[in-house]
Amino acid sequence: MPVSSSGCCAPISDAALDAAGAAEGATVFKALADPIRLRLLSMITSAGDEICVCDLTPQFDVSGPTISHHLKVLREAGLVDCERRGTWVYYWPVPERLQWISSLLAVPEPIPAR
Amino acid sequence: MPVSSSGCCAPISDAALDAAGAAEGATVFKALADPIRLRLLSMITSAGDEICVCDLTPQFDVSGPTISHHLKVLREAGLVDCERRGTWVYYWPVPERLQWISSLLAVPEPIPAR
DNA sequence: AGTCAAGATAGATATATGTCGAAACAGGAG
DNA sequence: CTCCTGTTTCGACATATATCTATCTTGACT
Repeated sequence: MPVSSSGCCAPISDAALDAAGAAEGATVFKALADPIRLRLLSMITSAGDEICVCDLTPQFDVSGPTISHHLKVLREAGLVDCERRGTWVYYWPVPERLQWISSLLAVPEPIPAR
Repeated sequence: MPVSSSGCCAPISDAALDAAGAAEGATVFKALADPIRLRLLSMITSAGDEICVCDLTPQFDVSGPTISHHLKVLREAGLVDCERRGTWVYYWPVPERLQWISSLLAVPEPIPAR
């Protein structure tokens, strides 16, 4: 039964994310927290290896600059990378980054169900 | 070489997330897009099975209502659930939801590295 | 009842974010 | 060199979000 003033039951596990890790994780999740960016990322990851911006933009109802802005957010989060080849710019995913952010969502032990 | 006006190379894969799925995914990622909420979730998932709010609040430099607000966001995103027992309120994770959101981050095919 | 403590809710405010149009930049074609 | 197209950057604005203080609700205990 909980009695102390500073805590009523089990202490915080050391397995919990520290403040620094949480800050970095939050910035990456922030990049994913928009429907357009999520679809952009999905299109980029489901393309064979890379995809042209000119194939992404027409899929949305927003202006070109807005798509460019969202791609920049994904790029700055380290989730995708890009390269200009001639007139067009191509984007591809960064799998290691995707795996890392995905790992933050793992539940340590299989919880029995409740 | 890209030539058409509507697309310059490969078409969008059918594997890409549709607008509806992206909208729901984005709301969940939005819940994760804050350092405090990420730490809260981490503490909740790394506790054995559940954890008391009174053990969460003192870990942060923000006020009680702010923690309460963040917990509500996590709850409404379906990531955690809670129950009041006497004076205290206990939170636990919803593993199925965590797995679902994690699955949105999976890269369809192993990309050869670039 | 009356009191106290744990959490949640409400209302206010400052900051962050998504969106646009206009303008700048980069490269290819005439 | 000059024009045209694809993409990014810039500035502005409307909306959303994080945080606070104050208040309310719930339950325990005297």
